[in-house]
Amino acid sequence: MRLGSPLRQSFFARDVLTVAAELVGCRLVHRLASGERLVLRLVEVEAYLGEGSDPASHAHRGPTPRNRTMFGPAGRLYAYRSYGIHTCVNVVCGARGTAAAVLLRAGEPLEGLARMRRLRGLPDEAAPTLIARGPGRLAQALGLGLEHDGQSLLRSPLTLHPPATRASPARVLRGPRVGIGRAVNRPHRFFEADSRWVSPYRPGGGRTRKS
DNA sequence: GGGCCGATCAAG
DNA sequence: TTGATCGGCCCA
Repeated sequence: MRLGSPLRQSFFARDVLTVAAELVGCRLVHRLASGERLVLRLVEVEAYLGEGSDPASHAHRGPTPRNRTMFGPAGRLYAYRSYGIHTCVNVVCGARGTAAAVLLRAGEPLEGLARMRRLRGLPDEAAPTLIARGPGRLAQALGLGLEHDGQSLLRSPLTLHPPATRASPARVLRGPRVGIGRAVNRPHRFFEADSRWVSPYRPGGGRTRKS
């Protein structure tokens, strides 16, 4: 598979909503130490505005030890632990210090599927839709953990590449974000229309409140 | 320090 | 529906 040049920092250092919309259809590549290449095509992302402007953002209340990568330059990976168990990954965007980021929520596996299944703990015959549909699954499938927090996405082993020029451009829809309690109604989630690779939409979060 | 709530996932 | 189980925040 041909990938072409990776996206550059100028791509990421723009308005986070613009970047998020354009990231749908891009390919995320992790080249493992073994030389093996894992490739996902992004089908679903969420934008989080920076400090002060987005109550749902980890950066909303300013820098902390966990979110400090968000306050650094654009084009780096922000990895955090979710619910004490899963790792989720973001791309830092915008001007340095704004702490905007795009959460990578789901992808279509393109290359290295056998390896991704192993990383996910799935049997060899598991459906490909189980590999990277959902942010925790996506990170696990690519072998990304907290140790990758702060890593650059501008060069190997971790890179993002524009959509293949041959392929028909993805039809990108926009809707509410998933799994958060605050500022749910902001349409900051971008996803490919009619895609089986997109994570299931759960309005206002997956956990139903007990009355 | 204690208690609660998440940008989640999978088993029952 | 629940449990796993961590960081951050709020309250004492």
